[in-house]
Order: sequence, then C-alpha cells, then structure tokens
Amino acid sequence: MKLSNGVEWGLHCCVVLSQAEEPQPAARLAEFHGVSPTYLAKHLQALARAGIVRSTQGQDGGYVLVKPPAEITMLAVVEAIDGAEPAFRCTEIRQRGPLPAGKRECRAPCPIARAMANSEAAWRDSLAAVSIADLVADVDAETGGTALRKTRGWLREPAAS
Amino acid sequence: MKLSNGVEWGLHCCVVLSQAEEPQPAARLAEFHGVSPTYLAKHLQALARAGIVRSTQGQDGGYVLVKPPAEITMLAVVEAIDGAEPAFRCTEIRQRGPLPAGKRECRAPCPIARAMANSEAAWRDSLAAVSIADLVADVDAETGGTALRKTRGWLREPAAS
DNA sequence: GCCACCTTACTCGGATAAGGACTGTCCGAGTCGCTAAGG
DNA sequence: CCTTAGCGACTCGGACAGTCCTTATCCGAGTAAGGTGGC
Repeated sequence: MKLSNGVEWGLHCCVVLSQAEEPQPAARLAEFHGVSPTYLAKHLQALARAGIVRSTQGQDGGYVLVKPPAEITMLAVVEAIDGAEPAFRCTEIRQRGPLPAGKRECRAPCPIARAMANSEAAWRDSLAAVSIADLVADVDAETGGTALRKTRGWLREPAAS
Repeated sequence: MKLSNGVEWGLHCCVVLSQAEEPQPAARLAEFHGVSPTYLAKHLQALARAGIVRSTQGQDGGYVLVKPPAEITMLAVVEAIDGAEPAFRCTEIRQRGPLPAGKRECRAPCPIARAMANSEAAWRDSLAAVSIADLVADVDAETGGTALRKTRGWLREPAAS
C-alpha cells in the first residue's frame, strides 16, 4: 500500500495557502516547496475539482482556499488527491470455487471485508479529526511563530526569480 | 491508495487453513477459492517468509498455520503480503525551497507526517484487534456452522480434479 | 517377512515477462491587467 | 481628465510520454511417499 506522493504536496500547499491573502500561482507554490511546478499543478487541479481551492486565471491569478482552514480536514485533501475509493476491495471470492457461498449470506459483506472496512473507517475518522488549522497551529507552536511569519513575508514579496 | 489484491486471498487462505488438520498445497487452496494457482503461491511464500504459515515439501506437502488462529492478527497477514512500510512517507519538503526549516525543529517529524502516522496507527490498531479466530467465529455465526463444516469436509476429500 | 534402496511424483521457491498506475511534462484555451488612443 | 478598445502576458486545464510497481507465469531444486529387490 503506497500513498501518492502528491498528498504531501497538497497538504503543505493548503498550509501555505492558509497564510496567503492573495492568490498564489502554482509555479510560486512549487518554488516555495522546491518541487516540480508542472506536476504540482496537476495535484492542485485535483484540489480544485474537489472544491478545496478555487483558481483564478489571468494576471495576478492563482489558487485560494475556498473555506476557512478550520473547515478543511486532512481527509478531504487526501481523498481529493488520492481518490476516495477504499483501499481494500472485496472480490467476493467466497462465491467462487467448488463451495460457493449461498445468496443468503452474501447479502451482507463477508467478515473479512467488514473488518477491513472498519479499519479504513478508523483511518478516515482519524484524518477527519485534523484540520488544516490544526496543522497550522502545530507549526506555529513548534517554531514559536517564526516559520509562519517568514512564510507570510515571503508570500507578500513579488516573484523574485 | 490501493491495497494489493493478494491480501484478500491471504486472509481467506488463513481462514481455510485454520479448518484443516493436514497440510494443504497451494494448488488446492487456489482451487478452493477459484483463483490463479501460481499467483496465489507467490503470496503464500510471503506468508511463509513472515512466519505465519509453514511449508512442507514433497508428497502430501503443503502449508500449515504455525500459530493458533487466535494468535494470528489481520495486521500480521496484511503486513506480510503488502509490506510493513507506512503508506505515507514524508519527503521533508519543508527543508527545501527558499525558506528551509531549521535543523532545530526538524529533529521531530513535521505535523503533517505526525498526523498521517497517527491515522495509520489507528488503522493498524484496528487490524491488530481482529484475529483469524474472530473471522472464523463470524463466518460460523453467519452461516450457522454449515459453511465451516462443508469446508472441513471438502478439505478431507482427496484432490478431485 | 523385514529392511534398504531407488524411482517417482509431488511440493515449494525464486527468477522471469506483461499490464497498469503513478510520475513527470508539454502546449493550447481563457482571462485579467496594463497601455494607449480617442472623446 | 475620463472612457474604452486593444494588446500582451500570465494563468489554469487537459492531453501526452517515461518509469516503477503490481500482476501473472514458468521452470528448476528439494523432499517425502510408495514400490521393488535383496537378505
């Protein structure tokens, strides 16, 4: 099981966007994080499709958070980029082979699928309990406010490179 | 995020093996589940490497559970087949770009990595709380004991095909 | 009748191709801001 | 001086290759059982 690398980028971008007052182009966010601009753009498109960010075109355009950071959960970002499909998909092999399970007991998912679904629900609940605002608060507490202040300053600067 | 398909096969095989008294060859387990024999063999090798099953070669050989079903957790099977590496791997992009985080705050993982690790821990805990014996009990309760009885009967039969 | 050996068939184990998904990239459509001309 | 049309540059969005991992398969090494010959 491997989570797409873009999830990390998307979460970091949401944290940075929460500190920006003006739209930030994808290229600028990529420069800030030192990652591929074109590939990051692809993931930002996914965030836009999910309604987490809104894009503005043209001069001084870019991406802005749609909702306040406290209302954006990590789960929303993860599902926007990685997809909302469950990691475990039951292929109903109990209905195959020489002893197929009857239709009676197959109205409910098999115990294995249920246990896997429960575990994934625990994972999702844990992700849904953390918002972008919580991440921002953690960063702020860890760095004593310096990191976010420097970030806000850098975002206000005109594009240097 | 997609979980390997072999996880489902491995769990079903463990349930079936818990009902068998004699070693069961990979081909027979594949026939029972109606899946590819060679590919299932690959996953059974992974279970053997993890110490969940033990293989016996030669005539009347096959796979047997090493430990009692109550001591085999779903987590062990999942990690044996899918790997124990975490799904989210922090690439430390906070140390890149024009505003790299200082060494001071990088001694601890960044808040994003911590939150993801917490969520994965919740997932693992949930999987570790369910054993093969629990799955067997669920199947037994659902089918009124018929499914397991039929399975045990089929396992005692000599290879038909 | 008992034992040792051999043959046989069966089993696993790792090494080997094919398909699909993630990674990474590019160029075109659309839009906003700026400029400059005209009233 | 104000308005308006045009231009230019910048932005996103979707379509296009490359690479890694999952899927699927095969054949060889090793082993236990069963048969056979000898004692």
